[in-house]
Amino acid sequence: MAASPNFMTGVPELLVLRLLQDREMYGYEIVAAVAEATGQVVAPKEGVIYPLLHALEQEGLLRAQRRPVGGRIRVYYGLTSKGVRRLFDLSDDWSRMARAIQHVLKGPTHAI
Amino acid sequence: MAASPNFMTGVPELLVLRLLQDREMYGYEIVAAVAEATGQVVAPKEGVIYPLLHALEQEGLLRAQRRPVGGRIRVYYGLTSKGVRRLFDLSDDWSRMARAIQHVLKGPTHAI
DNA sequence: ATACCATACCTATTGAAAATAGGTATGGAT
DNA sequence: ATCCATACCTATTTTCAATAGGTATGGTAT
Repeated sequence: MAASPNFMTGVPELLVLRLLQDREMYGYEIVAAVAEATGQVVAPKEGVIYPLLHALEQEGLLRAQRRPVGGRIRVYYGLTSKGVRRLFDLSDDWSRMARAIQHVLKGPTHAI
Repeated sequence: MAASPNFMTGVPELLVLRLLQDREMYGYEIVAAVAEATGQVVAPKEGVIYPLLHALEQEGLLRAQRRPVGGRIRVYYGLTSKGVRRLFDLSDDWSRMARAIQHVLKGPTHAI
């Protein structure tokens, strides 16, 4: 039903890139890690994360590596240098945006 | 071309409601006010603002009032009490989200 | 042994919302 | 008389999160 709820656009991408900056992770792990890291405030399901990972890999921001672990296959993702640059850009965008909005919200209730 | 760029979803609505909390404004004025208030960081054009105003009015969050000013007609919008409640809800949502993301971004680069 | 749940991957469809790119009309300034 | 700023509007496109599935394996409980 709900499509892109408030303030979510671009957030999964930003968080995934940020978490992968710390260490390589596989998809199923990322789903849990995003939710954990944000205290469940942001908790995109697999239907969001997997297509995102594929898109980011296609864009050359992530590098995928299939590793058999305990008879199962996990696809580990790591940041490319291009991915690092995108992370910085997105972080900057987000910071500017957040500061601007914060400013308006806290601004005087008595107009300009 | 671009559809819903990063972090913008719900932002025009939040900012419009916030600005109208201070005083009644008309559409064309709001377009400029949003850009001004955010230092051009967020600057939705008329194609975003007008449909948004109509949707918010339809939802009962805004009350519209047509006023002839200098031979021209301006449509002034004001917050309803329902609109005020929505503003509070959205502000809360945004704050929680912003705090969570900030936390992840600033978090240790050495993983969990 | 068998049923069941967690793990681990995947995709097609839907819905919402911003951006683009227009269009109409009036008033004032050059 | 022309042109720009004001002031309203809408149809179409594009993107992306969300929903709601589906497949397969390993381990645990009955």
